[in-house]
Amino acid sequence: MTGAAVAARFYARPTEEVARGLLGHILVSDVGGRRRQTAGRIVEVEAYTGPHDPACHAYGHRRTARTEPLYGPPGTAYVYFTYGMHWCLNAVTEPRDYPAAVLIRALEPIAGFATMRARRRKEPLCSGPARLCEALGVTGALNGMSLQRGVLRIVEGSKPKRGEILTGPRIGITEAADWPLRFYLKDSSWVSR
DNA sequence: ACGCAGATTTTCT
DNA sequence: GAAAATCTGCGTT
Repeated sequence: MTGAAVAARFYARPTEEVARGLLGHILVSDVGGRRRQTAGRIVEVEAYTGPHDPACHAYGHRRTARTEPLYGPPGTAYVYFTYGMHWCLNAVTEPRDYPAAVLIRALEPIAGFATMRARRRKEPLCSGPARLCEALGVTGALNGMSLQRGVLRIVEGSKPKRGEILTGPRIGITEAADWPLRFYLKDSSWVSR
């Protein structure tokens, strides 16, 4: 993958805009070495919009060791562990010290199929936040790292056409699940559920 | 096709 | 001690 990395200023905007804007871009992972590079086009995301969002980990400005990366610079990876066994990947948004992020929920696999299958041993490979992390080798070791350079990065992809982006309620949460902050590509067969 | 329970650990109450 | 931004396997329909 040789595309230009998405710049920090892209992430330093309202989280909902960043979420829509990430659709079509490419997530590239060099975990395990460049030889085992894996990559996928982002087709589904969710916005977690900050201290006022009951579903956001930083709701009410809960600044703890866990949520610290959310307060970091835009374009940082926030990787958290949940349900005792799963990792999930977010891109930190808004200016530094404003704790918000976009959860990457599904990818269309485009490179490194053999590596993905070896890691996952199951289909689908990248439809679901924990599944794509497993397929790309994303773990807590990447928490707090830049998404502009390094082993995990987001590079320019193809912009979806207007009308190709659908909106819906967020998944897997109880508080404010109905806020329409999930965005996905209309005709993608790679979105979760 | 659908529904339910288990896995398993971090974080906060 | 309970819940969590989930996924899987196994049961039943």
